[in-house]
Amino acid sequence: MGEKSMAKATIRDVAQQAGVSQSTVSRVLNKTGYVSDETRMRVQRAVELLDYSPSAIAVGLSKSRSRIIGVIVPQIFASFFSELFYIADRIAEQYDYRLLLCNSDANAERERRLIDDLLSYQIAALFITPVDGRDGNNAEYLNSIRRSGTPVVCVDRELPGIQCDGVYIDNFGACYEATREVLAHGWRNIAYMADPPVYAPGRQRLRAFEAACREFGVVVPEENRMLVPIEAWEKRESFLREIVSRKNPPKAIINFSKGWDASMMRIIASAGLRVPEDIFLTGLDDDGALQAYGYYVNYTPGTLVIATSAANLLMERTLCEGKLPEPTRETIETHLHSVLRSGIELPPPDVSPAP
Amino acid sequence: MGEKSMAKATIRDVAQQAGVSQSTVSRVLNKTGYVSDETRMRVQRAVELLDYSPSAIAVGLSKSRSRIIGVIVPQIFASFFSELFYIADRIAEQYDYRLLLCNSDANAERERRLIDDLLSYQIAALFITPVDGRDGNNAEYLNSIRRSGTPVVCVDRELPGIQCDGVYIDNFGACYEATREVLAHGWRNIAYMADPPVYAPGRQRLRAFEAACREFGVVVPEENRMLVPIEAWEKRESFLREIVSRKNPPKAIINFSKGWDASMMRIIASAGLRVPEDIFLTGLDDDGALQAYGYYVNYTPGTLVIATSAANLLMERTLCEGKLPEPTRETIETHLHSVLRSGIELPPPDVSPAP
DNA sequence: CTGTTAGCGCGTTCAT
DNA sequence: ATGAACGCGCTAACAG
Repeated sequence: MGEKSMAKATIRDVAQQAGVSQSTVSRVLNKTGYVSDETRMRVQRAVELLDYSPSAIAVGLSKSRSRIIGVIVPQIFASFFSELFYIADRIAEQYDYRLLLCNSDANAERERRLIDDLLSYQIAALFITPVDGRDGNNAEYLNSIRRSGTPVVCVDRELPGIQCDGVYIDNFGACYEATREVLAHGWRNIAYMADPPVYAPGRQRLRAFEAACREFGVVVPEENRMLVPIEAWEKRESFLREIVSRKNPPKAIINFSKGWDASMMRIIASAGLRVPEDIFLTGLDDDGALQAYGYYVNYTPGTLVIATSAANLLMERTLCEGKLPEPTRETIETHLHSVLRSGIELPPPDVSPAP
Repeated sequence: MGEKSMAKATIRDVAQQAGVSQSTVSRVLNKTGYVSDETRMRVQRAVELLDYSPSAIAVGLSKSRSRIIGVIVPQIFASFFSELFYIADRIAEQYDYRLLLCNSDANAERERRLIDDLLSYQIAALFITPVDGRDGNNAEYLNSIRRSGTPVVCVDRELPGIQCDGVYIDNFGACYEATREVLAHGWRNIAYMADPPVYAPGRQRLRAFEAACREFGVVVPEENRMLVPIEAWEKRESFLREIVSRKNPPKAIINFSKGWDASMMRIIASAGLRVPEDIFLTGLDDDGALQAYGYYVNYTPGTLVIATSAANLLMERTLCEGKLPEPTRETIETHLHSVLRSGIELPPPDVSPAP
């Protein structure tokens, strides 16, 4: 390509080169309005000659809408979110949209600032796994954004009072099934780890856990429970260290704190215990490496399904051009997905001390 | 806040509200030029009253530079890249920059398109783990971008002929040390998996592997080697399935294909073999879950170090305002980092069949 | 079918 | 110290 070290060509240069007006160039580029075949040719040749490509930022300003979709997740390095992002990117790309990614660090106030910032980019839509912590949430703010015409699609975490499109998983079903599985095997000396029941997901999970326990007539004592939010990893760690160092450690751990399984494995291993021979684990994470070790996963059908569903909804709304339909709410079914290393033997049932 | 459902306030609204001109408002907002204390106050109050925040996109157009940094990685879901991104984001954020993330899928042509697209956003800088595959690379293009004034910082993969800032790891050192570790233990029936030696990293790794082998007088036969690029996961899988199903499978696998370890674990496990009791693994990945299973890692000091270093360099260049210094090249030292599950016994040495 | 004109929201001279 | 005017690059409404 005969590129000189000149500055980037603008639409004006193209117009000049082709001997037409800017609007004509704009017309052929955007395929809007009628243009004679001959002029079209001339313009196209000028475009190639000058290696012209429009300034996304100028287009954005002019149309008061960019082709950027804002994405906010708690932390991108959690595998669920990075996979979610990847899939969303692949889909958005087909429509020529780009994703501007931010980490909220599970902090509502921070999230709020990020939203504001994204808005200043005239984003075409907002794709978010909203924070719902002790410092509140931005449900109302998100609602107002949607009302003002910017599509908002929530994933994985349903805020109370939210009135935006959303794709969620069946927390109750997943946790209920997982707990039953453990109890049905006969284990009684078990531990439970999860988010606190102050917000929707934690509440649903705890309800599910207790429902299953009740069904089996089992009571898990306080010292075998740890209900802390995601951020409190230190508490989780020390709790886990404590229980695995007991003379009679739990035979099974039910863990509904997402993104924490890998660390658990490490801690358990460093205590000289094996999974699942010494301690059986069950949870919501969907990690390939964990699966290799007889780990029960019931987040199936997994990230791919929820991500695809959410991303498609996102694009649907993004392409809506103003008239947003009523908010949709989809819940992805979950199914117990057990993976067991072949040849491994599950530890025998036990009897828990009466509470 | 007394928000009405009015459209977003512009700088003009603020000016009107404060009874001054737009330029004055601009001055107080950007702290540029003199403004009397009194006018400043009035403007600030108007800003708060109207809940004004500048349009990032308009600022970008007007200054011909946005506060967006383009980021291109092969695939964000590989843990190395998602951690890298997270850290870069945390640092960039301190300077009020946002990251626009793209996945190149290890495809050079695709990467080229992504670069073009990012450029159309007038990005302040480009942060990239460039592709270097059989379909070529964009070294020259990246160089030209840097020359034209946009900072380019490469991470983890050094392109031949690249003349941009870069932060890389010591591939030779890491692989040499890992191979020696295995051979020193006495294993001889071993397998080797890595990228093909057609590009720099693959070449360095193979050289390191062979240097160590030579040192121990060991020759690894063809049927125990699989040198294919990252994308060729099918070949890798079938190769692995084949070797683990042999009557006499390798005692150790040296794997220098990044991001593939977790899958390996799964395949090996599904063949009824255990790690490391039956097969010992060593590689470059830094995965917490893997570490729990007696897995040797020598990518230490790990993602955090390389990411921090790279991100700081990135911001330094981003804030350069035009005059870019000569390209810098930094290589992060690597150290063998072995993690072994306590109480586990390594498989005994063996003697490989003479080639 | 095509050119002219007027913004989009803001930074930046250049006067005053 | 402040305002008027122009331009960033492009789209859209209005004429012809």
